[in-house]
Amino acid sequence: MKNKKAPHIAVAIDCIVFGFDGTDLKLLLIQRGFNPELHKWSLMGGYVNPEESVDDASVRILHQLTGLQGVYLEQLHAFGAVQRDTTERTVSIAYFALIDIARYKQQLSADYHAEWFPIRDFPSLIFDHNEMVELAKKRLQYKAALHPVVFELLPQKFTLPQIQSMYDAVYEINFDKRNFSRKLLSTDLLIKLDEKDKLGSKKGAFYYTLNKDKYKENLYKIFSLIITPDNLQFL
Amino acid sequence: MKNKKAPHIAVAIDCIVFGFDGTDLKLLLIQRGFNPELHKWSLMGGYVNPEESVDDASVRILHQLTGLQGVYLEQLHAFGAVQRDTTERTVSIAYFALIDIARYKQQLSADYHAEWFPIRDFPSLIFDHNEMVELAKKRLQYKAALHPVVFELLPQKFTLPQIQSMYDAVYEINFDKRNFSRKLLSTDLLIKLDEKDKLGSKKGAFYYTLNKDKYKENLYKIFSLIITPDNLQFL
DNA sequence: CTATTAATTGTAATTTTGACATTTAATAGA
DNA sequence: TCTATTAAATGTCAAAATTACAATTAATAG
Repeated sequence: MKNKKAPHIAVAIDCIVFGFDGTDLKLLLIQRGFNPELHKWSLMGGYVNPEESVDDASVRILHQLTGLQGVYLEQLHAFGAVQRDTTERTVSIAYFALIDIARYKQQLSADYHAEWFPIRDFPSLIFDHNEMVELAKKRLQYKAALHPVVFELLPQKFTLPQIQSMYDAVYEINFDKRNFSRKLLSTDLLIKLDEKDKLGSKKGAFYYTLNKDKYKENLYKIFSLIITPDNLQFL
Repeated sequence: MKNKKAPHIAVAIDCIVFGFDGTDLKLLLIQRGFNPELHKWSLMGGYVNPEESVDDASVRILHQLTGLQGVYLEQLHAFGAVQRDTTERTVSIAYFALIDIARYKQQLSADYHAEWFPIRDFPSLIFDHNEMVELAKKRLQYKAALHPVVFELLPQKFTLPQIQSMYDAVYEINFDKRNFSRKLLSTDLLIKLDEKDKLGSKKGAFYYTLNKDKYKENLYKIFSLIITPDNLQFL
């Protein structure tokens, strides 16, 4: 009952930062500079202060530990096992961020000891952070199946091969490029530009941008873009 | 940084309990027996103890305040605004439960002052509980679009009209019964029984049960059962 | 000018959807 | 016993979407 005296518990934030570099999906990690677990890899974490909201704390902590600002950030899940933190009983509220790696290369200065790791090959993490990353991956797959949220991983201008690489990376499969592009273009969410990206190939691939006007009204068209029996894990 | 001294905050649980009675979707609420907000309606809530996990706390609190045990319970979201609780700064982790009202009528004894309200017409709630219910409704719609989780709302034996009433209630629309049943049956998730429910009509409607064997392997077939542009709100 | 590489575009059979009406099973009352 | 009533169950067809495939095009490098 809430009229009894409230026990107080440490409340922390942990941030899972996903990044895409045009080819691979990556995970941002930092090496701990203090005990316990000194020098081990971990997510960006910190405590929630009494005078700030949990959402504000996530923004502050991500910024303090990486320099990142203005990125897409969404609450994932509260992790509340009693022994999850060896220091003291701590409830951690995990957030995940989605960023275009190239765009935030400046912000992510060398002052911070944050490093990108391939999502398919990163070091073992402290506490229950591995579990957090696993859940975040699933949530991303889940959410992307119904929502064009993964465009947060792309630059403003992107090519069809890049989008497909992104979806391939998120779902860890290879979509048929003919069917994929047909379906994606049928959403009317993309605007084709005259410009081409000539870095990836001799022929070059046309740039596209998100059609902000149609973004909201056609959100639903992204539905079922991805869902197939074999590639979607469940929460 | 986590090596600083951790501030401690009250951590609470709030439970949104959805129930289905064969016709309508309902919400379980209790009337507060203490100040502040005495006699006002609220979700089932309580504090997380230092020696119990957050998940365990949600189970305990739901049981203590309603008598309900063994029901489907899933974490929804952590609510962390500074002023959300007028008593003191409290982070609340909301959970939602899905139950078949008839099945738990016994457990939900009169000892507890919990009452069912229609989801479309329930009293204004304390603190940010209205917001919690809104989010839970959306999450249920979202999740049900990809996952047969709403079967938790039905009894073991149910009729096609009952399932459709449930989906109609969850999405607040009326599906075409011919297309709905065709699609649902195509999933192979249901087993038709010989028995009929004669309460609802003269003709009676055949009972079905969930095919537990196919449940996991055919989970994906429930996909896109529901999704249409006009009935899905976004998180 | 030609070979190479990757982007772009195409097609046909199959399946699924969406919109719509009729038939069937059981009971209650004449 | 027959008939009216009520709600469940089932059927159809055109349109759209999906799937599984391969051929063409644009640009560069040698």
